[in-house]
Amino acid sequence: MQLRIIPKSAAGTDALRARGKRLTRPRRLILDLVRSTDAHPSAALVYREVRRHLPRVSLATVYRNLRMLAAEGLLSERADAGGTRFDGNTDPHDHFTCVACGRIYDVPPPAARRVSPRAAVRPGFEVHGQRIEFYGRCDACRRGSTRDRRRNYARAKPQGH
Amino acid sequence: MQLRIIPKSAAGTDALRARGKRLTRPRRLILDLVRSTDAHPSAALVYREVRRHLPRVSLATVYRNLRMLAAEGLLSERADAGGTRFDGNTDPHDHFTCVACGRIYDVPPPAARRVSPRAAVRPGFEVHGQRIEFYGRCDACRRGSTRDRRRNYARAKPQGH
DNA sequence: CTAATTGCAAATTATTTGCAGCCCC
DNA sequence: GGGGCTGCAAATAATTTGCAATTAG
Repeated sequence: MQLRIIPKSAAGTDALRARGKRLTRPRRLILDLVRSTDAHPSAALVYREVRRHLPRVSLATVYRNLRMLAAEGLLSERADAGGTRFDGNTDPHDHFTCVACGRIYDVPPPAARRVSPRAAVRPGFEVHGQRIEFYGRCDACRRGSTRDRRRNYARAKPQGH
Repeated sequence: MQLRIIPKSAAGTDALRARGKRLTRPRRLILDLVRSTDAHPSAALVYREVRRHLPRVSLATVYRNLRMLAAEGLLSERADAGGTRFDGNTDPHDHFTCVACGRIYDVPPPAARRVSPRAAVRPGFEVHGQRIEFYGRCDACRRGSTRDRRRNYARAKPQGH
């Protein structure tokens, strides 16, 4: 697995061009923003950030680009209570969702996993990949040292047991 | 109207009463329906089924009850592209999502997992539970022997890599 | 009885789409 | 220069809420 110190928008840019996609200002900015954070932002949050640099960009453009960039494999999407969140880290990795504040943290996958993807989930099933979802309380919430920041990312209910 | 005799509804019923919750007809039916299937139905699907027995029930009631039953731990919720789905199986288990048809299958957890919940996800983090999400093609789709049934449950995009 | 629950309709929130004009390659 | 992109506004889709009437215990 490679480290995530990617010169922001460089990588992927070519992949887009090859596909006949243009590299517009809003598009580049959206890609850079999502890639530069580990906060798994919602479309609305990306929108707010984008507008700090390009105030005329519309929410529709943000949605269109996020959707397209995910389809091209430059980002990934995560369905979450309260809306879709986007992840600039496309390497296989797991997540930890804090049931108190709703934040989602990345968790590097154990070295072992790649070697043993539980092969026969069910007979005849073809497993392309897997991901572990952990849930619990993050360090900050455990100490009660932080306020609920769910507002930033929409309420993130726990995803079940 | 006809009351099916459903053994499963017994459990949990008391838990509700203890909490001062009433056991209304719509409520009992909703609980039974979700518990009697492994299709991880959406609120809309539950609604359609409920109305086959109680035609006057409103969608709002279905939502209110699903939400409440999940909060009481009698069901669990799963955020999914296109909307929340509900799962009557509250035992720890994993899921397999077919990227072709969107169906979600239950996968029993390996015996080993309970013993080694990857403890230190991050320092200071308190892990309450975990769940593996597999994705790939199910047997039916692999053989091309079935049609896309996503209509039944809303489009279920893969959840990222 | 009487508080919890419901049906209905209207309100919110998340996301998508149609279209005329703009701007990358 | 021309087709992909964009902004805007209006359209959908998913979910929630206010409230008077209903009903379980």
